[in-house]
Amino acid sequence: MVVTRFAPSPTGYLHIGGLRTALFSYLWAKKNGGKFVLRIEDTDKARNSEEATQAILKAFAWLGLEADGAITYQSQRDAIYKKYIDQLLKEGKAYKCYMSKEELEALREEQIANKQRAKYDGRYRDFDGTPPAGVEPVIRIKAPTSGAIVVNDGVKGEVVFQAEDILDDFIIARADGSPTYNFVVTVDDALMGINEVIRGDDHLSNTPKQIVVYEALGFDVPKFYHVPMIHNQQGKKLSKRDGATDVMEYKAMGYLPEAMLNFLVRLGWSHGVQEIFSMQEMIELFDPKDINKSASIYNTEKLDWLNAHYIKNTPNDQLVELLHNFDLVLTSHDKKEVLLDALKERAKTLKELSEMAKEILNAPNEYDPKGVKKAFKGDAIEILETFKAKLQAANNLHLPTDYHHLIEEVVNEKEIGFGKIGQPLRICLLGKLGGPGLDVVMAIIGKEETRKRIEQALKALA
RNA sequence: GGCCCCAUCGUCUAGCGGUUAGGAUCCCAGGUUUUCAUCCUGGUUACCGGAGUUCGAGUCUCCGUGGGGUCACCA
Repeated sequence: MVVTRFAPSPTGYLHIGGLRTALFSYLWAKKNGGKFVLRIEDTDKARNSEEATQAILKAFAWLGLEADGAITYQSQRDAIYKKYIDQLLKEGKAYKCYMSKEELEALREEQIANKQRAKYDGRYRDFDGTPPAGVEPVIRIKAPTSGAIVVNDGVKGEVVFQAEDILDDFIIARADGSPTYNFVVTVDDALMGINEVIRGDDHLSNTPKQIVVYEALGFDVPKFYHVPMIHNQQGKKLSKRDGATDVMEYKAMGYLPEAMLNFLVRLGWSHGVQEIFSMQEMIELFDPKDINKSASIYNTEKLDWLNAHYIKNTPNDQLVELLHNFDLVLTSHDKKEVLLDALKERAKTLKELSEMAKEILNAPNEYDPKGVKKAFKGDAIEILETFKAKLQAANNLHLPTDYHHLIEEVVNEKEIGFGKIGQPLRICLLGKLGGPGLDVVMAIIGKEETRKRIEQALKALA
């Protein structure tokens, strides 16, 4: 069974890049009928917070991603890590190093001065004398000093590291006894049964160290997939400074989770020429072998397009619900269907949709000067008066077609084009040019409101 | 700097030795529309450079250049 994981450290919100690797992991597990598990890497007490964990869970919930089984918290697993450290110590695969931080620093500086790689020199590797007083030892693992470590990566292919280039006896437990990252990641992944690791390729250079731990502990090495980074416009790793990188910001801006997921799945992954993927299709079609090898630049143009697409395809009753978050309550509005049908075609976000709806629902409190100048030429006012008279005389105005007939009558009688009446009427009703069909607008606001807006505009512009 | 990864339109990408190098987005033009948007049609734009292998290279090899990642008693 395929078991994948997402293992964030809760230092803040769920990041776009994190979400993408989480999504890939989720899809791959689901496709294989496996499990996708969540592990919170909260060992750095200074930087982690419970709120951050909740924020991540909230984002997952919004997107409909759900982890299988209980969430693992590293902070609760000290005893487990200690057990495996003791085991390595006992087996002679790890040892206590009494070198002080100062000594280590001095060694490092000397090596750098000699243009050598900064590297622990292994001085306590085979030490069996009397330890120096007053130094709490760290635990170091015995890493190979020669030979190659090969990572058989599902995205990058075979990546070979020379042990002498990159390895030294790295620390697996600090002086205070707490285990370090590469050690706990390995122990947890192994114990949790993770056999396919999909993560950012910034972890690729950690992988040999983790392999050293896997082998020392006698665990199976999982299959790794190192997914290329998402870069900002400057081509650097995406960070908080690059605008919206918090997934939940997109919810606030009026993006749909389907659009977000579809957008992210296509960043670094593709399936032929297909652009639109439902969750079901993603699960069916996703395969990490189709992940691109090169980094991509974060650019949300396509997200807007996708979002517009998904808004168009969202049923109106669902839109009504979603729009509650954008200060628009249409629940009991009798023309909500007409309104939403007209607006969902032209909104890129829910926020935009809400704003456009309000522009129709509320009478304009100003008139776009450029629009006025363009529309109020010739006998515009006379035409509007004629229309108003017809409006007042008419009965049974309900549907857009009812209003359309009304406009038609004026057009026919006066022998003018639709634009002659449409443009000035638009100014009256909406305060500007552009927007949905006028028949639709009038059907939404009704006869009385239409009349009022025409009068109001005539008074203001005459 | 050492090590590692990467390199096709502005952006996301297809391509897996033989294609007029395809799609999407963006942008532009035309059509539809009383207007705007949607929608439809069309258009501009790309194989980082150099050697080699081959009858033939975007595709394979090497070198260069460029970009990125990583080098902690952080995760």
